[in-house]
Amino acid sequence: MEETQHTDLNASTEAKIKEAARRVFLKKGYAATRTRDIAEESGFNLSLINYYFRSKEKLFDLIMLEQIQLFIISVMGIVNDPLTTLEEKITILISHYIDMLVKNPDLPIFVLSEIKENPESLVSRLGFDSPHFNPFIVKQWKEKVMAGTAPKVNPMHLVINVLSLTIFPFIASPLFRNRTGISLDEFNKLMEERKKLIPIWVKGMMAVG
Amino acid sequence: MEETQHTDLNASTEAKIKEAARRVFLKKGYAATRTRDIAEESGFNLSLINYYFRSKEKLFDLIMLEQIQLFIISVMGIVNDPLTTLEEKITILISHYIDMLVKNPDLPIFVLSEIKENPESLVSRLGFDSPHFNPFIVKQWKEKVMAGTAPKVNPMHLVINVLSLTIFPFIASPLFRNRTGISLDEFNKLMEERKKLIPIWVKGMMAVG
DNA sequence: GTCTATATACGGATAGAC
DNA sequence: GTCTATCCGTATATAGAC
Repeated sequence: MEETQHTDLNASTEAKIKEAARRVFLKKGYAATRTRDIAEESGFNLSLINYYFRSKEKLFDLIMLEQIQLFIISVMGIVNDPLTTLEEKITILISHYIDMLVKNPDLPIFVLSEIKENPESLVSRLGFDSPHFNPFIVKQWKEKVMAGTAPKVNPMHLVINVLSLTIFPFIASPLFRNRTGISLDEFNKLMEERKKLIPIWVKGMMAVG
Repeated sequence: MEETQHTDLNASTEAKIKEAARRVFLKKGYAATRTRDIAEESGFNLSLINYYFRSKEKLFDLIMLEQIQLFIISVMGIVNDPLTTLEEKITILISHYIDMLVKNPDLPIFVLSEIKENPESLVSRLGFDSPHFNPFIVKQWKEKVMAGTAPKVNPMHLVINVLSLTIFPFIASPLFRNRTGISLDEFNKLMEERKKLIPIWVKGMMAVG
């Protein structure tokens, strides 16, 4: 280790700037953030951004990449666990997502907006394009199909439904809270309830179709 | 009528620029679009944008407002129809949304991104903050509650679920299609299936909780 | 490493010819 | 109404002092 590298309060300047940039980019998106905003948020001078990261774009790419990788890695452990059943995995995944989203409510719209603008550039570097991406959960699903106990609807619908029911509320949260007048705390309480409800609902969906 | 005003191919320059702006804004968002992009997309000169609309911001506000109003008006007819039951309304709403989203897949992420950045400015002008906003569907719901036939889960969950299952697939479409490799046609066919499936699923959810 | 000052480019907007 | 040329503020990036 060439420098003192912490991630806590007395982190390096580089780390502090990166963290400040993460907050601003996630809040405003790439185009709407000015390097000045990042400088201000970090408490350091404008020029240090270029000193450490060369350019706004490189800094952004770095953050986006880290953000997505973090996300993927955390999910990998769950979908690859040979000790849990398929149903358990789904329940755990939902709970895990909701915890993460309560902490990072801006993440989904950030990632999905930026991917829409940049259709190819980043998704390709995600790492689960590789032929090795064949997690245990896929095996378990195939077994269900072989045993004839899989649902009759196109399984894509079920994947879409789990993600929709889990992620969308956070994307619509600003509009939703504005309309209903409920507080952030009340909203988060609703999301907490959904940890139990979504798995039940999804189980019900499997019987349909 | 002071000028010839069409909305078809030989529309006025003003209308053409507005339509070009709509396309570009919806695709890239406010911050990432340059007035030069709009000029190019419209086939007209840069200065005409300011000639007709004074500024980029005014043009954007106009489009955003029209977009949202269009959306609300189209929904009002459905939720205020005294001739349909509550269940029918939900089914019709879902079908209506999906049709609209197939035609304007960029709309949800556009509206939700811009609202997130601009928490108050526009939502307040929406028009359904008024005390007159008490559509027939609310009455029907209240009757259900009085009769004791309403579901036991917090009804907010059901509203969230309908919107999630309907809208989210379109938001995630770029990522989803990229990952699965399915074409836009196949995707739209999936969404067509959901017109029938979502009402069934939602009905099932009401029994839970 | 961190700051101040500055170069350079870009984007929104306007003046003025036609 | 539509174009060309241009102005001017702002944002990124760098040079150079400390």
